[in-house]
Amino acid sequence: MKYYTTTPNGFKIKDFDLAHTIESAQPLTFFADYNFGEGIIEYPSGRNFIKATILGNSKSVQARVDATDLDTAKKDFMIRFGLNDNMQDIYKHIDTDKFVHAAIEKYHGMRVTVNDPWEATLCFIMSQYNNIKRIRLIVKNFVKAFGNEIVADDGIILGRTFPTSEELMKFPESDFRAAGAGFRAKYIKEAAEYCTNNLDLYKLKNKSYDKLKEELMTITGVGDKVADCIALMGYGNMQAFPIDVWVKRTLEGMYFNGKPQKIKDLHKFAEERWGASYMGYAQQYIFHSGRNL
DNA sequence: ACCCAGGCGGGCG
DNA sequence: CGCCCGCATGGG
Repeated sequence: MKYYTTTPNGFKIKDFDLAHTIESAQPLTFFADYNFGEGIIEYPSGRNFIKATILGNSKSVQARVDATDLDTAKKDFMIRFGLNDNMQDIYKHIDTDKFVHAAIEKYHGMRVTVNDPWEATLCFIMSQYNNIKRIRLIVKNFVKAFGNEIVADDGIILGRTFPTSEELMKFPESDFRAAGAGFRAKYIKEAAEYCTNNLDLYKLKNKSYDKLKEELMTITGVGDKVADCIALMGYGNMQAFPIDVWVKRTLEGMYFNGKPQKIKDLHKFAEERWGASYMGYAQQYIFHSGRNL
């Protein structure tokens, strides 16, 4: 397998902060053995294994990405980390009040990542009624138990792939429990079979938000919230606004005097306030900021 | 010990 | 439809 180093000496991108992006828990697959400052982060990315070396203040990175050519490798990396997004334009639209403004300042450069659709599906099924630390642990167990080793042409073992649905469906549900999935093991087993035989996630890329979500919700274990997560972080659909316990709590606290709101009403509120083209980004800043209040 | 976590499916009214 | 419940598991 050929691996390309996108830029040997790293590259700087305006309004990009890798540390904030990783820590905001979007790529749930990253391996936590890293050290920001001058560390290496590495994690499976679909059939790829990305190694990103953080240079200096984490605003400059280099990566090795599997691809047929260097150009594609660079493009993949750019897409994966949302590096084509125009942050000044996005900030202008979502900077509606003091709370969001402070979040933008504090987490300046945090991007919405666009992960492999199946990877996002599995990770966010795993996320339900769970906490981030443990989700990452379980996902790591999955990669270790069900992924395959990736060896570069130069013989260096780069890491392991994220198991495809086809690979995963061959294992018994009990193996998923053993890896820590708990009651979600049944969902994973069914989802793997379904996404291999009935629903091609890779053919949903050009669907509208409504259609995409409708299709995703036919997967066992994927409800309203998880479908929004997959739409946003597996397809880059900015119209998705996942409302988990943190986002709900934060929105209610910041905009409704702490009064409980219905999910549906919060969705409407978000679309009116931040707009269909930007609300996904607003959600990510609210989520990350709200968790760290 | 008790409570919570990037919720969902199923059963009931 | 909406509401309510159980659910595996580990960390605070």
